[in-house]
Amino acid sequence: MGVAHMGVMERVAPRRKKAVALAPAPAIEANRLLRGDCIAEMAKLPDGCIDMIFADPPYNLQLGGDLFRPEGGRVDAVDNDWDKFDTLSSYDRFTKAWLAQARRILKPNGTIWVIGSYHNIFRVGAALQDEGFWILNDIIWRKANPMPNFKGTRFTNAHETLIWASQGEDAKYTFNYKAMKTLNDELQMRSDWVLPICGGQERLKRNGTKAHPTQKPESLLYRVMLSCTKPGDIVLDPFFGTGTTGAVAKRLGRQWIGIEREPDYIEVAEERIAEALPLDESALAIMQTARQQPKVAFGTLVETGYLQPGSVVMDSKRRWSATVRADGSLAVGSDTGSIHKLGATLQGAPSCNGWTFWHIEKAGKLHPIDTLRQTYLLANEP
Amino acid sequence: MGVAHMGVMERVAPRRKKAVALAPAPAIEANRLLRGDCIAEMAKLPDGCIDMIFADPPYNLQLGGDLFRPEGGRVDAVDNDWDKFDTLSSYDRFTKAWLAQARRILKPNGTIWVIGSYHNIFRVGAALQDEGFWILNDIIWRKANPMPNFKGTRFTNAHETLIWASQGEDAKYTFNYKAMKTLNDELQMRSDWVLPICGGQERLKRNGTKAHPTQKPESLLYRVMLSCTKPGDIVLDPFFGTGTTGAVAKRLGRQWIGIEREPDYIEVAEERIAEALPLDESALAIMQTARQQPKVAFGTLVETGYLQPGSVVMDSKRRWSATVRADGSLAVGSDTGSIHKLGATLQGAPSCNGWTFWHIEKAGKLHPIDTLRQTYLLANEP
DNA sequence: GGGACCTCTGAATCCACCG
DNA sequence: TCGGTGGATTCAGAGGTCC
Repeated sequence: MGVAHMGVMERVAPRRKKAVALAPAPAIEANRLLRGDCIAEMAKLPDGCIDMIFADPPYNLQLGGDLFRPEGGRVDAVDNDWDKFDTLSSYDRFTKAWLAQARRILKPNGTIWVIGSYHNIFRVGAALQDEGFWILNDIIWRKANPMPNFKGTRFTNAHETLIWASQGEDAKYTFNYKAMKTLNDELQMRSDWVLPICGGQERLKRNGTKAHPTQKPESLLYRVMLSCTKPGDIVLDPFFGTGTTGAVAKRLGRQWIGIEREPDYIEVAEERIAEALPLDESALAIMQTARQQPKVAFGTLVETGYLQPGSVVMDSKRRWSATVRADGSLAVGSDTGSIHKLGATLQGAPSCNGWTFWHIEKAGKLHPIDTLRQTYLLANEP
Repeated sequence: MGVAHMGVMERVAPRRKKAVALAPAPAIEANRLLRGDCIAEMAKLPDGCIDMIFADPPYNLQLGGDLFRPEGGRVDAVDNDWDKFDTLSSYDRFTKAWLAQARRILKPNGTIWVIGSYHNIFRVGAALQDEGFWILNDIIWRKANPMPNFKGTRFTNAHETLIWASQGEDAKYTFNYKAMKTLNDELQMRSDWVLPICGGQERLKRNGTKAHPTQKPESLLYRVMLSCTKPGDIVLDPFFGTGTTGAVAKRLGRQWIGIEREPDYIEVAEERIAEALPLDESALAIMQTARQQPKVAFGTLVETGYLQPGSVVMDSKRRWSATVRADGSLAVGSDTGSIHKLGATLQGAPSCNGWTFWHIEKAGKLHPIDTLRQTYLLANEP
């Protein structure tokens, strides 16, 4: 918020975009899967031959022992060897090494995407900047259906972060602005994307169990690829896994190169991509328009000052009055709870819609608290 | 997604939480504003005296030249001198220096929050980990009404990132789980928070223009503080600016210390905090988790006659019936044990909550024995 | 066939206290 | 410090079964 820190650095001079001098890109063979270590395989590719890189590196989750759900089931966690690093600095060395190769083979006007969680994304982002990449956006994948926090110890980890970066500040990267706006009901596409996790029919199985522990949804790759590539562009994925990037590239008319080391994943990926068909337009529309209706929690009205903690609310017949508390709970005597729960308790009912049950008094008249929610939505809708 | 990378490290052994040995926290004078450089001022504070730190460090925005709106009006962007750093590494040195002080003055079980954008948050996050902080969550503040991207060259930058971290993996930090759940309409609070930006009446002005370029909304600080502090805790903000942290702390009955160097901001902050009204104690109460409530042993219910020795309890599907014994243990055939142990044994589960597993029959209906405990608690409240 | 109900699962750094 | 034990803890979506 403030300026209470040490020495001010000298002012940076205003910059102008310069065109990057473009050598003709070398022709390479695309639409194929390279078997092996991603750093070694990238090293075999010529300079500046790739239009876009999508990378989903190991997250280095550092999980402890088993975790059990409240009903007793065990969480099937990521415990693969490929996600284990002994120290942060060994993870950093790995990151720096693959990013250096990625930068070399990416065209001057190409862009790179990397996805991660709080375990690794800060290290990856810093390494990207250190390598000279220029961050264009960080994108939040807000999961519609994340796994809950079973023990009630933290906030539900409900998102992952993607970083989108160009080779440098002056690069003339591709951004299909209009396509993104169209996909978003004629509003600018924002930096937060709500998409479901990969499950159901889309989740690839082998012998009845998931083929890969961290398969990404095609809808995510679809939006990434549509935003920053043109038909025919070459997309490289150095951590190919079960080939989501390749499948989406094929369906969108992009070329692809995947690098993968694990034979099991390779087998699944090859079958999958062979079966992928170009999408028709109706299918495209379905993948994209997951417009969310705005939900407002009662607590938000308290946080944002639409209703002060300490205010009094009552039912329409003034049989009960309750005090609003700081966390959005209500209190009547020693009874406390959310607007819905307390309303139900007082009436002896199994459930209660607190929005219509509780009222505030204004100029002697009672108004359901739902009117406050409407006011909030009017002022804060995008 | 895949495994195409270098050497696999050896498996890390499961960890257990260890209690942190607590020296008594030194008493310090709170509810005051320290004028000066944040690193120098933090250096004057004793070790382990702060419960929570909220930091909004300068963003290193690297804005090149002026940014213009399509219709010609100049955008009032962040272009103050203090926001310019000549290189990434000088920003890193600055970050490391203030984080080291922050870590020293924070109590062993205290937590720190840092907010930033993609320009600086990756460097800050990596520095936090390097200093030994343990990241608990990254939180996305999804702005309900962000500034659009006027040029249509990128995704609308519609969020900022906060990192919440403890002093280490084993720290016993405060997390008001139930209060957060209540605030979010009885669903676990997620890592993505939708809150409006600071504007309208809340936005502080001086001479008709913004008093501070990056004033944060009080609703954001409200949720932060409610989630991880207790009334009376000391909250420090090393980049105090116009004092949002102080105003919310005062309102929520927390103590505060602000550090700020810029006289203009200090003046605005002091006025603002003087005017802030503290909530009264009843409004400050929040929903407590079961863990925080007084415990009742099952044996107590037997001793006090809420349940007779010899009564029969069963699970919800009547698969097992057990007899209550005089010492509060249960018996099924030759199997005996506590309500929890026996429930786990019978199901072959690693653990079991006997309070919700076992039921008593009343008028043909089954009720979990937890309802007996609730009855007992109501009758025997202090 | 449809609705009610049950089961399973997803990149997870997931307990606290006492002896 | 370690080990044992009491007992607290979950959301959305997909898919199956049963009536």
